Amino acid sequence: MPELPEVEVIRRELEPLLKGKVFAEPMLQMPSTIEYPSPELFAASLPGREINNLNRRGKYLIINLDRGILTVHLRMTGNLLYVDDDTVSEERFLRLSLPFTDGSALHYFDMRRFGRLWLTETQAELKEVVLKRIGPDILNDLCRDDFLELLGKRERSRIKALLLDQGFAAGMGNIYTDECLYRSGIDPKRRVQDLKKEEAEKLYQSILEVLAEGIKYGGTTFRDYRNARGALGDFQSRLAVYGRKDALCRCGASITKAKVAGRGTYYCPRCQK
DNA sequence: AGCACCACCTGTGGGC
DNA sequence: TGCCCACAGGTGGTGC
Repeated sequence: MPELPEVEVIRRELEPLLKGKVFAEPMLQMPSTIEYPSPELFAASLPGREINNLNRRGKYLIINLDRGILTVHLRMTGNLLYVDDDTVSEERFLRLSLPFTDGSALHYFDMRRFGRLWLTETQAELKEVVLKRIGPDILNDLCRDDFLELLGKRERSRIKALLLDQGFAAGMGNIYTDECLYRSGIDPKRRVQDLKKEEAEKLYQSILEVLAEGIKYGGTTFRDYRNARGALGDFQSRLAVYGRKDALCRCGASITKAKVAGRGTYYCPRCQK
């Protein structure tokens, strides 16, 4: 579900709400949601830790504590909801309750149960255990020349597969990748080695623009995404291609759906070459 | 290196 | 109406 913009929206909302909060006793409705360390150790060691600030790397939400780091990945259908008073109105799909000492709480919901949390003690452990194969954040840690240089090392990849590869750069998912390729006029099946320099530059610009717009409009709610207060995103109404099979592109051609990099892929066969 | 395929889960929507 | 199958915003493992 959530790609970089959705996680960033959640981060921006949660940071002022969570700063200074101290964790109380967690409730692990579904212990396997805790990836690291063991659910028992997680539950025993979280209480008493205080939240300093929130970061993000790609689709990972990184909650820095006074001691250690709590990391969350929402995968397909995870939702992180903040409530002022720890009452659960909806029990369905509730996987974790993380109450704070002041009576507020963070609730983790996840229909498909793919999402995971990690509690690590140091930055080195975070990198080793959680972010081992994660590349630089495509929005914050990659300038245009870095992007072009990294592209040069992956010449034989299909451009769509590469953008989805979190080890190349972190943050792009299926929706925003299709939107970026549309805006830069690039067929998702193209190989990196066949891109002209101007096309690669246009792609980089499109990525920054689309991600910024996604954040500005509160993310994309295609189905399940909710922000940290339970509200829907608004970017779905501005999508040019994703989910719009058979709709007309502004050039007059029909948006086409195909399988590229193993994923449903939407593009305009006339505008994207 | 790159890719196809499967697995992990639950729900939904389209086709028949 | 109802059943079945494909597919869904993500990622990790395997094997070619």
